[in-house]
Order: sequence, then structure tokens, then C-alpha cells
Amino acid sequence: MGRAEQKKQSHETILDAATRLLRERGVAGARVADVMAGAGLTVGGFYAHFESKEALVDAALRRAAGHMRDRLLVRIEDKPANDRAEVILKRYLSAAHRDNRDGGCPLPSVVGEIGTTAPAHSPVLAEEMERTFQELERRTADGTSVKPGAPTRRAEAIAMFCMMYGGLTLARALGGDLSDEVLRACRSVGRALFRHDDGAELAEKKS
Amino acid sequence: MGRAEQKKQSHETILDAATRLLRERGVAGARVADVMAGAGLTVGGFYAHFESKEALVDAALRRAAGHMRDRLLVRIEDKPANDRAEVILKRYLSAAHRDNRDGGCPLPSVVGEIGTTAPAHSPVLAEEMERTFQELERRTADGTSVKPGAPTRRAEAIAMFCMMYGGLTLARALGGDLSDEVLRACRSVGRALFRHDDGAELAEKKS
DNA sequence: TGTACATCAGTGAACGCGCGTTCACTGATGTAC
DNA sequence: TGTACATCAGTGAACGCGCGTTCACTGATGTAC
Repeated sequence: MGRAEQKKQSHETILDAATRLLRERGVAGARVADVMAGAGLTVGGFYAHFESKEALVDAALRRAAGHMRDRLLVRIEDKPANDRAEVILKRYLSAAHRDNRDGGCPLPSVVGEIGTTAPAHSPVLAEEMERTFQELERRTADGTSVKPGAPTRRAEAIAMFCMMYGGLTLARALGGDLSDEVLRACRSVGRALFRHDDGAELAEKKS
Repeated sequence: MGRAEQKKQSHETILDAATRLLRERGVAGARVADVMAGAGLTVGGFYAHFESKEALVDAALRRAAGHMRDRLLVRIEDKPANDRAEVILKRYLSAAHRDNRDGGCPLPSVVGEIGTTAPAHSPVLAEEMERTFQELERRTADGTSVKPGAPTRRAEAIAMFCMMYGGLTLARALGGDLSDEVLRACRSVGRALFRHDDGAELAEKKS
């Protein structure tokens, strides 16, 4: 392996380790020395790969958010339009996702910090959220019409995501039965909320 | 002022300062020296008032959560049962609450940390969440019946709170227009979701 | 009422530790001739 | 093809800083006689 290639691969390994640690422990908890150890390297080499810890966290946040969208929306268009919100709710609010701390959504670990002690990452978060909201809206579109006065489909996508994010984050911070109950409650209320299949619209679809 | 009285008052002042800092900066950000400075005292005296930083954070979290419930639910029973959820949504998801970082809900600053680097506070959080869910359910009860298969009123209270918490936390971490949009989306979807006034139930109430 | 002593809330400096970052160095890879 | 040199990815120790916690001390408040 050539030198340039070697460095590229190390860069990738470091970013991977950082992404895992960011999800598991948040911004402050993803320490540079731990990230490098996770990549099988030592601290000193870090600054040949990233300009600062801040740059690393930005890159890891982008990567983790992208992965999350992919996993949440994979093959979603195979499902009947009416079931898509439910599938997404089930994927995001599963006990498996809650317990997979280093492999799932990074938001539970980082959003609170970005709102308080790590505002430097707010622009990257905003970009990723905007993309997430857009993809959620686009890929769950079911062709039904919005009643006058009712929330737009974009507002629904945003609110559904806030409920999922809030529920998962609380479920991870709580233990025992209450944690499970939070997941279940958000799933069942979400299902009732985000299905568009009243009679008029069904008729409209059939025609 | 006697010595015992003086100490009690200092204790109170310290706890107040800690509560403010906890809301504003989270667990790690609420530094002991800063808390003491906020109370007009110096670091060294802290351990005469609290056993550890952990004990202080537990106490501050309890206090802040109690305040939040009080403000969220004050005079709520004066409102028509049907409007209560909407009033709560408006109070929690207001721009004023989002911008009042040291005076509102402590959860945006602490829940992420409790799920990652500060699990020691999970039991206190669980107690406070359970109380919050119970009070939300009890004080928004509107006497309507739950349709078979629909989410229970407790599940609705939990899911509504998760959406509020998730929306406020994201709104605080985001800037600009997207922050406002998140608040608006959660409010309008929440309103559509948590009102129980379909024909059958209205009839039931009238009889 | 006054005086000598005890108590104790709060001070300020120090301790040990962990963090992000820097830097002189090493040893393997690549290049010039 | 071989040899001397240049490059550079990664090492490991050190730096400065900030954190939670400890502790000898101070000075005002309370108590005993």
C-alpha cells in the first residue's frame, strides 16, 4: 500500500471510530485520544488528519446523520404509502435501536450539547436536519390531499421526527419499564397520527 | 441572622444558582466554581453544603423539573377540557420558552447527557418523568372515552411530551428560521393530534 | 455587663487528574542518480 | 541494480488549562462564667 493510500485509509478509520464514539458518548465524551485508540493509533498523529476536534466532530456528525437516514428510509418505497410512517416509527423507536448506542441515530447524544455547550456544530446540524425533513416528507408522500387548516405534510414530517427523536432520547436516558413504555407510546400514537386514510381520501386514490 | 439560618439561606442560593446553570449549560457545563460564583460565594465552601457535585445536580434537577410542571400546568383546569392540550403545547413550544434557556425546562440540557456520560442521574430523571406523565394525564383528562384500539390517555400524554421535549430541544440546537418552523410544526400537529372532540364523544358528553 | 474561649460559614490556594494540542523524533516508503 | 538521500505517517512525551475536591486558615457569631 502506497503512502497516500495508507493515509486515506487511516483517515477513514479515524472517522469511523469518531462516528461510533460520537453516537455513544456525545461531543465531549468523544475524546481525541479515545478516538485514535479506537482506530488503533496514538494521539499524536491526529492533527495530520483533522484540523481540530471540532472539524472531526462536524465530519462524524455528517456521516452519522447520513447513515441514519439511509437505514431509516431503506426500501421504504417498497411499502404501501399508507404504511410508510408506521415502518419508520417501528424502525426508529425499536428497543434494538435504543440499545444500539454506537450504531444508530447520533442525535440523542449531540443535540442537547449543541443547544448548550457545543453551539459550534449548530450549522452542520441544521443542514442535516433540513435534509432529513425533506427526505422524510418526500419519501412518505402518499398522494393524498391535505385538508384545509390541517398541518402541511412538511409540518407532519417535522413533528413526527421530533416525537421520534424525543422518545428515543428519553428512552435512552430512562431505565427499566418506563423506557419501554415511552417507545411503545410514541409508536402507537405516531401510528394513529400519521396515517392518511380517511374515506374521502381513499376514494380519491381509487379513482 | 443566626448562623443556622445564614447557612440555610446560602444552601438555597447555591441550589438556585445551580438550577439556573444546569438549565443553561447541562450537567458538565454547570461547574462547581461557576455555581458558587453565581451564588456570590467561593468554591471552597461548596462541600459544606452538598456532598458532591452529583448530589447538587440531582437536587437541581428535581427542583427544575418541579418548576417546569408548575409553570406548564398552572391554572390549566380553568380552561375548557378540550383546549388544555393546546394551551400546554403553546406554553412549552413558545419562542419565549426556547429563548429562556436558564428559566425553563431543564430536560433539553440534561437528558442527552444522562443517556450518555451522566447515567448516575437516571433514577432522578425517571422519578420526575413519571410524575410529569401522571400529572399531564390527570390534568388534561376531558372525560371522553377512548376508542377500542386507540392509544390510552397515558400513552397520549407520554407521546405528546416526547414531541414537545424533542421539538424544544431541536429548536434550541438549531438557529434561524428552521428553529421557528420546528416549534410551529410541533404545535400545529400536536393540536390536531391531541384534541378529543369527534361527534360521538361530544354526544356522550352532552348526555 | 464584660471577657475569654469555642464554633463554624466561608476563603483561597493547592492537589491530582484528564483534556486538546504541539513537537522533536523514528522508521518505513519513495526518489534521484 | 544499487546506494544515498528525502519524505512523511505515526509515536510518545510534554504543554497549558480547567475541572472536582481538599484543607489550613480567617473572622464573625455564639456561649460560659
